[in-house]
Amino acid sequence: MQVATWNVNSVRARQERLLHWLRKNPVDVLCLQETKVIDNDFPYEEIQSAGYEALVHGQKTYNGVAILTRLPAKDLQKGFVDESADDLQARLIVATIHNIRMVCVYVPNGKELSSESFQYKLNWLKRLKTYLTRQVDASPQLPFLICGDFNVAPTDQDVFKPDDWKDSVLCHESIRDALRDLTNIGLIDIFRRLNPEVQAFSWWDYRMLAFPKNNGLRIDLILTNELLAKTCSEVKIDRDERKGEKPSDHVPVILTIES
DNA sequence: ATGTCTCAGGGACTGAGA
Repeated sequence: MQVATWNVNSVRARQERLLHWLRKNPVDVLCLQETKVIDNDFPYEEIQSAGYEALVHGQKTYNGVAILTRLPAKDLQKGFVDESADDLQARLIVATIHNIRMVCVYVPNGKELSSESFQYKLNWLKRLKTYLTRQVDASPQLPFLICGDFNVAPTDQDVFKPDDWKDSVLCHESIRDALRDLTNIGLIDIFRRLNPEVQAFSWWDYRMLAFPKNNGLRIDLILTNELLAKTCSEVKIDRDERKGEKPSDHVPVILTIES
């Protein structure tokens, strides 16, 4: 079984590339971020023609997440439903597929360290930790994964030029601490576990010729609980998807699970 | 060296967000 995650940077602007990618990579589940479309305008029919059901949680202009699946899904959840605080931004969708609880997230970018957006990002990760703790504690015997655009590069190994990025919202100690705090509940960065020595990136800025220079970061992650990690055999980052006409600035990350 | 891309509003370009 294969589960992938991809920040497509607009599902409508990327529709042809998305459908082409699915033909070439017929994964069982594809988690999408930054769909940038309200639910009524999601390209359901095109996705269905490709063999996938689309579970969507979108909003106008910004954010938006979706789970495309070939397999039946149950217990669908959109947003922090068990939280009392406002949750106006569409950044989280959850479903159980093939007996695996799957969470798809688009973590806030945070703009600048000194901005309110960065405080929102830190707070959002705290809320996510609370939410996940409940999910994981409620059913410790269930295979579990969370994937998506975390907007955090876990360590310097995940950054082409760590010194250039150390004070950025993607790499600052405070945000790495927040990510570690989250993973400490028992989640494993499965790419890193299976590829301890590899340097690979999932995002390159559109600006400043970042991709030709390979000035990238690994900020698109798949985290699993230990139960699921035991059955994971490979994680691949599809770097080639950044090439050619109209690429997303992020590329897909593909997890293979033995069953 | 903030150099690109996407969306929305409004009917060409600008601003926001990343």
